[in-house]
Amino acid sequence: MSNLANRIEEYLKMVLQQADEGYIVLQRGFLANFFSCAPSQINYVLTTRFSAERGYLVESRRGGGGYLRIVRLGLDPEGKFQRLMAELIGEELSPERANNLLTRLEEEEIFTKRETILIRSIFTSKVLAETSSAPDILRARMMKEILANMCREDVNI
Amino acid sequence: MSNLANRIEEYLKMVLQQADEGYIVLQRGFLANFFSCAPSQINYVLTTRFSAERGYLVESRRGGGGYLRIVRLGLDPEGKFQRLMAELIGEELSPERANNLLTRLEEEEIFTKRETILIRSIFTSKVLAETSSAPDILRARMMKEILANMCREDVNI
DNA sequence: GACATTGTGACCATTATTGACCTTTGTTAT
DNA sequence: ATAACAAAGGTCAATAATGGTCACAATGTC
Repeated sequence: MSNLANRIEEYLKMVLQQADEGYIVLQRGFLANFFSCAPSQINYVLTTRFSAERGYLVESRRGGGGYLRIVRLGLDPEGKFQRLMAELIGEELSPERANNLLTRLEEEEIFTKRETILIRSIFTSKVLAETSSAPDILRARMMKEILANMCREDVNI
Repeated sequence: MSNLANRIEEYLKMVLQQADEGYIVLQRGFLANFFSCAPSQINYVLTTRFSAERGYLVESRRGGGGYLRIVRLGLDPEGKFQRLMAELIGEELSPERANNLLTRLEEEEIFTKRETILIRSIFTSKVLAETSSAPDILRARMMKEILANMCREDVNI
């Protein structure tokens, strides 16, 4: 399980941890060199591991003095949570996107580890695919339903 | 009675014995090579010997850095889970029965309050009825999937 | 011989890695 | 100014590295 992509991911998250502004700025070339890999490998890691679903934003700039900026997006407490989630989920939710989302919700401590395992066990099993003709839609609706019922004052973690 | 499947089974259980996290992670290719057999033979062993009914859970990932993770399920004291799972095989689970079951499991502290709310929010919502042609069967299978996963030794309540 | 279990191989699906080629931005020589 | 060049980052398709499925062959069991 310790492939390059995972190691780069870990490294970036480690650096991000220690950054107190909530973001880091670095160069693709430096990273590629550091990990002795193709520069495009960095893009692969960014798109697969630092997506919006997982709670990250990546900005970049080309040319001389170019850079990558990786921003960790917190879930704001201003009550926009439900809307943000609804937007992120949409009408359909593939197993992969669901996974990303759950990874983030666990990291943000919206759900416990057990709860994410519980949800994943339903979402990723063959059960849905075998029983439903539109598993992605079902998944999206269930996820929204869960969030609506769990993120209330009377249901504390 | 020492055929290949049995030897692979024994080997895996032996390794699993010594793992104190309650699970092991390894590669299918490695195993197939180790036992000089077709890779698909490993899948055969996993499905016939490491099913949820027998107290195991298998997760996997494809692609570079792919792996198999075999999780040992702890047996709860009175084998409640096992009996429940057996009951739910090929069964249907109406909203009412699901409700009663969840109330009981919460009282017995198998699930937390939040967890039952979570499960109920999926089971009792209109989502299932609207999207599936056989909601009771779907409910039963989901419940079974959940129960199996909640026995994982690496996830404490 | 009939039936169940085990074993294999061909083909498929998913994830990771690389390299060739492209775009944008900055610097320098004229 | 501007043309050339240097110094970034971006895209995409090919390939490699995994694991999954399924039909069928081989072997056991009664």
